[in-house]
Order: sequence, then C-alpha cells, then structure tokens
Amino acid sequence: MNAPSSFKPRSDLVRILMERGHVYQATDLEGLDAAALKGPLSAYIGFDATAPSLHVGSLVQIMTLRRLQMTGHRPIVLMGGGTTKVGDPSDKATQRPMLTDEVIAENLEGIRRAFAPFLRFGAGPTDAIMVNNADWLEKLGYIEFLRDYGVHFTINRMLTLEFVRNRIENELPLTFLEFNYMLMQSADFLELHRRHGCTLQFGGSEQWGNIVNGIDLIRRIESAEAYGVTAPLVTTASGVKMGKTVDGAVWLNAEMRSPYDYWQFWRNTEDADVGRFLRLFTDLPLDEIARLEALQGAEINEAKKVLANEATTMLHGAEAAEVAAGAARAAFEEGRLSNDLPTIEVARADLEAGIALAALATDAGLAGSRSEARRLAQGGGLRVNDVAENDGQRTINLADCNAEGLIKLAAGRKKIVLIRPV
RNA sequence: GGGGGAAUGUCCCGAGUGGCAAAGGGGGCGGACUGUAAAUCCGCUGGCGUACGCCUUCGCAGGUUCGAGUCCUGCUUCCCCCA
Repeated sequence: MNAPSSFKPRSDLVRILMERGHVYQATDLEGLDAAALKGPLSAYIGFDATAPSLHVGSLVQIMTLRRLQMTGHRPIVLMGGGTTKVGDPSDKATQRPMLTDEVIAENLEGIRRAFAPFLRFGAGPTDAIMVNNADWLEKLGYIEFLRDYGVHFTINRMLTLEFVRNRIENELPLTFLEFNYMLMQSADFLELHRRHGCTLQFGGSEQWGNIVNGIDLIRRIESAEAYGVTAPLVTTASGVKMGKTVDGAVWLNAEMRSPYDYWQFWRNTEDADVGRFLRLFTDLPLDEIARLEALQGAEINEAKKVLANEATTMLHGAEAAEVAAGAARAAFEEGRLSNDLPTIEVARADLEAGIALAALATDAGLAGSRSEARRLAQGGGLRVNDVAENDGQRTINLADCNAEGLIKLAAGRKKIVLIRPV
C-alpha cells in the first residue's frame, strides 16, 4: 500500500506530499495523481473536539491541508461536532470518556482558531472552508441512519479491521457506540462529496479503515471515485509519540503554550529528526533542507534554530518568533537576561514581605506543587538569578531583584521565568 | 439466569503476608557529561507544613478490627465459562 518507488507523480500535489513525507498509505496514488492534474480537488480532514486546543500531533494534518492549498486545491476542515459525541475508537484501547455538549462546544471554539495561520479561508475556488458534521449527523434518525448507511456495511468486513481485531483478541470491550464511529465518518465523506464535491480524505495512519469505508460508501451510493491518503504517525527518533512534555501536549493555542515555549519545543528536536521535521513542518525548499540536514555535530543546532523560527513564524507570526529566538539567544548563548523571556508579575507588597521560593516557583508555573518545587530545589534544579538554591523554604524578597528590578527563576537549564514586582 | 475472575499511586503497565504513602518497570522531571542533541550514570516522581508531623489515596458504599489495598456485606463496571 505504500507508494511504489517507481511511481513518478506528475501532479504538484502528489509529488510534494511524497517528497515532504506526508504519505504513509494511499488507496490509489496514481489515480489521485491523474485526478489532481485535471483540476482543483476538494479534500478534507476531520478534527474531533476532544481537547480545548489542537497540539503538535495534529500539525501534520494541518500541514497536509496547507500543501493541498498551495498546489491549487481546496481544503475542507471538518469540525467533528457530531462525531466527538461518539468517540473514535481507532487508536484507543478503551472507550473514551463521554464529553458533554458544553465541553464539546468550547473545545470546537478553541480548535477553530488554530487553522487561521495555516490556511487561507474564503469563498474562492481554492479557499479553505470549515464545516461541522453536527449539521448533518445530528439530524439523522436512528432508523433512517440504519437504512441509509447501515445497509452498506457488513459486520464481516468491519470485523477484519485492525483495531476491531485488536480489541477482540485482547479481550477489551468494544461498545456498539464506538463500533458506529466508522459509519459516521463514512457518512461525513459522502456528505462532503455531495455538498462540496469532496473526493479526497486525509488522516492519520489509524484512520485508514475509516477512510476506506467512506470511499466504498461513495462508490456504492454515488458510483463516484474517491481517494484516501494517510500520513505517518510522527514519532521522535527515540520512538516516543511526538509532542509529549511536562505539561502534556504541545498545544498550538498561545494561551496554552507560549510562543517562547513553542520555539523551544522545536529548538530541542533530536538531531536525527531535524530533516524530517523541516520537510513536514516548514515550507523551506527541499535543497535548503538537504543542506541544513547535512550539518554535522554542533553545527546542526543551526538547523534546529531554522526549524524553530520557521515553525513558530508559521503559527504565531514572524514577530513572535523573533522575540522567542532573541530571548533564547540571550539566555543560552550569551548567558544574559532578556526581558522577552516569559514574565510573571508579582505584587510588590508580597515580595516586600517575602515569599517562599517553593511557593514563588509554583506560582510561576515552574513546578506543579510546592512539594514538587521543594524537591526540585533539593535536587539542585532550581536556580535564583543563576545560583542554585537547595532550600525551597528560603524567602525571596525585593533584595533578590537584579539591576533591572527583575528576579530570574529557572527550573533546569531550559525553563526560565522572570519575576517582575508590580 | 447460574458459576468463576478482575478493578492499585487520577500518565501507563504492574507486585502487594491486616501495620502501607504502598515493591518494580515504562514515561516524565532534575543533576553530571554535552551541542539547549543522543547515549550513559545518579536523584526525584500524592498534597500541605520550617521541623518530630498532618492530610488524602488502592472501583463505589457500608461493616469487622487498636489498625484494612489486604477480611466481611451490598453495589457498579469489565472479562471468562455454563444456560
């Protein structure tokens, strides 16, 4: 199912997706290539509202839509207002917790915003559009649903799907609710085909079964050809699923993860991942990436900075990226303070009275609790103005302010926060 | 409907004789070493407290006991076997 190496795509779309590492599996890459040459395609990816923001794990998908648009096609962002209520079981060992309507609505709002920097929305032929599957899924009556869609799916076939076999073999429950998810996703594809002429669906590798079923449904009901392409699951070279850190995921929304931290995330990429990430997550030309990727030893840090700059610029804008880069340069390369580091304001009166270091570090977000901050200090990981402080109980007051009236607090080498009395 | 088993440190897996803040992994965080990398070694990994300490945790609710993750009763969810 992987693209044969002998295949030479003629369309920009397929060529670029392949070159940049977006293709893991495809139903009919040659057919898609031919279709893309004929004119603008409409393609979609669905995003369920399981969290208040998308994170780096979804970035591959977003970038796929971006490439699609840049090669002259129309992206459709499908918000899963309806499917979220069922919950996709594909990559899960157990059923997801049920989310309430209120939570789903809030999550959708947060997710919606993430797309603006990556796609151009509008009414033109290749402008991106955003739709919500609650619009059609919620109207379906049960019997209607069974008769219109259920009739096209056989249990025999569904039982052969990998995640279904997994659940059954490992004796994990698979509820009927979850079992229906793929029908809903198939219905989505059909609906988008009808409404918007959508003929292509992208998704993560775990979406393969769902996508193929949608293509079948379109073929049966509309006698039309549709295509599916999945992206590889992006892991780091160490084999860890990408984007997992202290605070959980690397969120895209700025209020959940600051541009500075976002820049740092990319800057801390492992050597072995730099080339792959540059191809996937930036628009840099491939020959430029090849040059950066070839850098050896410490020089590859330059490539990581480029990656951080490009990725941060794309999401938060050039200005935010420059500020983040500048703050990092000052802090790590010149060993001095930059006022552009994340800053926490603390009431001057509180500092006059004195605050325990552990409490201050916790409030500044460097530790999850005071106990944790205290342990961090004991282990030598907490520094005040670059001096390791072992006693978490030590009081911090205005006397700790430097010449600029700030206190620099650091947990480890990389997490730095400035305290500003106000 | 009947019988048998399971649920553990709110990231995951997982041991647990009535004295347990609870073995061991993974993951994460910190330290050393480096290049803000990898690998390796070391430390930490429930909350609050300056401290001898206090509080909250083993599916839920009761009970026995000086004392319960561990025993008893009921309930919930899941798995297996029989019907």
